Amino acid sequence: MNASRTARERVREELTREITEIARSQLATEGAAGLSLRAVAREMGMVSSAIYRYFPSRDDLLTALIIDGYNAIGVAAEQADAACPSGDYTGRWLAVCRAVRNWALAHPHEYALVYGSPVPGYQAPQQTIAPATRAATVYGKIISDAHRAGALDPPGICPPPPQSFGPDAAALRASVMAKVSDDVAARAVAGWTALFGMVSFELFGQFENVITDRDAFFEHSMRCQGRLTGLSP
Amino acid sequence: MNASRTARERVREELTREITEIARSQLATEGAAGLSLRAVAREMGMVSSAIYRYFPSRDDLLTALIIDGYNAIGVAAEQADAACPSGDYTGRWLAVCRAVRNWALAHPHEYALVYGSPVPGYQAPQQTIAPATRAATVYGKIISDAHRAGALDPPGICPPPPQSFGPDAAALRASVMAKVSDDVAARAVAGWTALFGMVSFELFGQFENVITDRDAFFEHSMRCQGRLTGLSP
DNA sequence: TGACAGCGCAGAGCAGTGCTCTTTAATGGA
DNA sequence: TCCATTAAAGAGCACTGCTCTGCGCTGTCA
Repeated sequence: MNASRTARERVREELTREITEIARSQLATEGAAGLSLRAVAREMGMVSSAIYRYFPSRDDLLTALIIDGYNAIGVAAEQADAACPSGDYTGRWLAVCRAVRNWALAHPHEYALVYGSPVPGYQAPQQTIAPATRAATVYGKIISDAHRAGALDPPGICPPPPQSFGPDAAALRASVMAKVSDDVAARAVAGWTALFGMVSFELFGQFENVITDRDAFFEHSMRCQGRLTGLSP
Repeated sequence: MNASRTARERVREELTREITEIARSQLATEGAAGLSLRAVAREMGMVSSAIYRYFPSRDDLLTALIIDGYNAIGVAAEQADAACPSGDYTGRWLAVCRAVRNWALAHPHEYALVYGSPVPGYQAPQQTIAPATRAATVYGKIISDAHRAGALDPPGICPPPPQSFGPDAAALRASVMAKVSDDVAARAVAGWTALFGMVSFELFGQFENVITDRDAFFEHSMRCQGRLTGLSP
């Protein structure tokens, strides 16, 4: 009875996987709002109502795609980090930044779904929060590794972080950036947001007629941000 | 004959304005993808096809809203800047940053439409590029004012900007940031993107469970960025 | 082996969308 | 006053997400 149950479960998983794959390819070509349950069903040779056996609503399908997106960015970051010598903190950090950008350029619609404006009417469920931290975890670990090795030297140009950031910094230390000071934690978060600000601006057309060589500009800006966070040049 | 023509034109303008207003209020409550031409028509007591006399398509309505959004942010930035003593460059700069954030918090859906992921299938026309620079112009003028007054002292922690940024910097000098060095221009653009990265992260839920006192954190981060650009603390 | 419950799928249908086309009404100039 | 231009209405097309009902297959237990 367990065997049969898993047989059913297996076919179910297979179909679920196929649905998300077709949905992802549609997302890649049409964008999030162009994703149509009926079109997915058509492409699978099913009738639209059958999809609802697997995803109770369109939003649930989107949620699955968002989770996939977070994981894909996380994997990209992890691989980029792993490919660097572990003592080269600046190199690892830059590699992660580049990995995020390259993934975004390769999957613009998925990036938009994950880091762009939330799809209207759609509320990101708690489910997405865990995978969201995956890439940030890589980022944080590099900072914390650099700190532990004494390789972190944040230039004294920032005012001290606000008192109210204390508990947040403690939470960050407990999860992704061990033993780092409040000041460094604040700079790191700011650097993380600056990374995504840069990627979003490039992807969403804000650099049109402003920046031509975006590879080089990104590289330069990230080096600045890294330096601000305390990484060596 | 001119008078009558303008009478017709006037009623036309009035209705066009009313359509965009209702559309904007719908945008504010439903979000971009929830904006429905038919709903706008209903609210005006018209039939849906009549709207097409004023806006050839839904995308054209969105374009009008985007232009309005850019202008609104521009106005907010201009007013914030004007309210500061002109010699207080850091104060002016911070005021503009705050103005952008406050406008975004007050008009999240409009912000998402303008600076979030482009609506699927929608291509921002050239029309939107001019209003887009309005807020950036304020920002650039502060930097250039500070530079002219000798109040800009960028800390030497950044590598020099890439050669390929030269022409872009020249274009920026010609338009929004007179006489500023390539290095400062690059830092300023990066600061501008960091500002929007921060606002987007906050607005799109990326700070959930990470940053609690977002006012204070924003303030601190922007002070860091300003310092990095060369403004005095 | 046969009855039964659960599951997956098909199909029809509802309410909504953007957009087009044709027809009707109003407006304002000659 | 006539008549062309413009606005509005209404019907209709193709599409969407989603629901509900009914049918057939599958695996289970007596």
